Amino acid sequence: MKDITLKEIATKLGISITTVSKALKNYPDVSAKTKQAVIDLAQNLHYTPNSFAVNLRTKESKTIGLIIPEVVHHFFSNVINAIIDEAEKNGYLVIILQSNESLALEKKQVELLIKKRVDGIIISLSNESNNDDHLKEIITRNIPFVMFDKINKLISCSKVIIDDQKAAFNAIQHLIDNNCKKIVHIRGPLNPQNSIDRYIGYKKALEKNNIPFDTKLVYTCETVTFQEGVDFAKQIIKDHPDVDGIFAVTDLVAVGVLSYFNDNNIKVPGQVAVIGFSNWFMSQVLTPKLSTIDQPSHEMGIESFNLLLEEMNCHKEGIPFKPRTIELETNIIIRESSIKNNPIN
Amino acid sequence: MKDITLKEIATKLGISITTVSKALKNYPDVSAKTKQAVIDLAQNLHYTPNSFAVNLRTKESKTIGLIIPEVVHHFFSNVINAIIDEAEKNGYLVIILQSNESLALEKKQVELLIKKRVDGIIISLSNESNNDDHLKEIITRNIPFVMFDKINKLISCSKVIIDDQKAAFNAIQHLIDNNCKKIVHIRGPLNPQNSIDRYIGYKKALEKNNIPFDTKLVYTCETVTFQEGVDFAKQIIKDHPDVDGIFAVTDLVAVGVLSYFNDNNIKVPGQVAVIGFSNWFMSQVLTPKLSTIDQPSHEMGIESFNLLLEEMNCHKEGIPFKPRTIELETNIIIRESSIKNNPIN
DNA sequence: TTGTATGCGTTATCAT
DNA sequence: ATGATAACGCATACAA
Repeated sequence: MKDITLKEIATKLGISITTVSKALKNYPDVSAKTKQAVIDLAQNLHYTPNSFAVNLRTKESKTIGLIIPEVVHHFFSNVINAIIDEAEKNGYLVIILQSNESLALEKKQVELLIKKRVDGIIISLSNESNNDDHLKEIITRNIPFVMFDKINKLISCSKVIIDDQKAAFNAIQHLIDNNCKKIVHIRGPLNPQNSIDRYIGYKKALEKNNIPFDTKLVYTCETVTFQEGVDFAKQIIKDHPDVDGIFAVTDLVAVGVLSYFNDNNIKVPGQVAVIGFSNWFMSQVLTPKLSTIDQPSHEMGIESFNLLLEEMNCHKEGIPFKPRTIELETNIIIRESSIKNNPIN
Repeated sequence: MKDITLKEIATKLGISITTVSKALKNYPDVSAKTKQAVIDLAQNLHYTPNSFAVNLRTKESKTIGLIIPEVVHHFFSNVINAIIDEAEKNGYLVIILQSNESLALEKKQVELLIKKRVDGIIISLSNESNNDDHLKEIITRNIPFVMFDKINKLISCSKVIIDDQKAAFNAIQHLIDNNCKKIVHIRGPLNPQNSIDRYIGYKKALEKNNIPFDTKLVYTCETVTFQEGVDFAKQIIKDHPDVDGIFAVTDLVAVGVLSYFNDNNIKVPGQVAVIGFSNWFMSQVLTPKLSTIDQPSHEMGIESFNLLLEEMNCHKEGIPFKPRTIELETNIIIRESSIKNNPIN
């Protein structure tokens, strides 16, 4: 099946390429019957504009790039879902790339997208990301750019975030309200802003309740995996047999903790209350059901794309765009794993 | 930051565009020093070929399209992960689109990818997909095309699948070996080949063991969701109080069943043994841990891309390509939910 | 209302 | 070894 071009249609109709082009784009300066003839023939021949040529002419690809740490992740896959759909509604396609939590890969992916000349880039940083060069490059090249969730405060671009400090504070306050006296925090890696903020929220809540902060009660994830949760659970019980509350940086790790405790007959919440972060789907089907913080992943995706879209539109029109930061609300979801005064325990 | 073109480099060096182009592509007929001068300047200026122009000239975009029912799905996100990485290794980027299990959307997504002129398409069909036109269109246009997991037998293209019949047969045989006499099958929707095959496997296993097949013991999913599992569990217990085994078409549904049983004090596996399909991550952290069939999602992604790559290469060279079907092995994963003679029950 | 001419940036053919 | 020229398919300023 040969590709149909404007030229073919023009030749077949005995008119110029220009007129065909104008007719198809519904320009006002084409006579009604010419327009109709062109449209009819184009339809007959299943004409499709050659997007490569259109890209070259218009200098836009109607494609955006999305870089996330990994697809197989409840939170990120939800964001992806939202971004893809929202982009499509607005005529954009999405190229997805993973950094696998590696800075080197993240840099490579940024480079690939720049070379690809996507119209805009949305990114959630990897845990290793402590170097700005590749991000600055995006700014320098004047490519519309949005960061979400795992952001870099120092880069001037639009951002979509939550108040991690406040959310973590609420989680800890909830544990304290449920009679937890010795609360361990399994924190995220040292670099990411959100794991820093959750850690600060933990400290602030202790302080507010006059509970002395103890660095020995803080464990730091490297891989942020289920297995790490299992391993930390074991270690924590060994180090602090009297621990009565655990706040994990994310549900996946909390699930590891729960799994170890279940397998070793340590009662949750009876002996130790547990709360996670992010509200992964599985949290609601575990035994006991895991308390957590709900993060509006879908909304985050939608807002991220729309911020990018706004910037892409300004970019096209040559209008200056002022980056904005959108902060979305979180909700604490109290289930079974954190309620000490629950009669069933 | 202005875009650097071949022309700029040529002008700055006082040579022709042609020579610059050749030098950068390491053609043999350029003098060593000219070549070096060009390469140096290009590097200095951060020259990047304009991919739009390259696409137009070469008629390929080094981009493939991937259509799946939904991203937020343990199996599919694993396949996506593999395809993205494998594609990148081979110099391809991936545009991802979701059909949301809707035939209409699936058709639209295929159309979008064709218009985008991707170099190839990988698809896993939606549950509604019973119409071939859009798939035939891909074949007609001679676009390299691979289907995986949820395929259409009637379309002649490369496929990557598992033996759903055999896997389901094994699951049922396992239940029977564990003293299940009255086994319910919660099957998938009527269209998809894999839900048909799992259903056939169920029937064959019963037959082999001289257990009469009873249509009343078959429940058919529409949405294939957690909630549907919950609802069916309730209905099943009401319809058949003496049910002692359940085989669900996929883990998500099995988890719904488990959740209902847990909440209503119906013992698994004591009263009812349960087995799922696909080995979702959460299955191993539930109480009781869910038995299931492991599907090689990662391998499936890799094989799918490589089949596509092979076809794309043939396509480029003008060599005819003969579609192949790759069948991957599955494993039955026996955990707690299906072992009736387990001493702890 | 229609058409001519030009350029987007690259690649490839064919002279020189 | 180097370069002039055309072509990929489309969009648009400008001329007729």
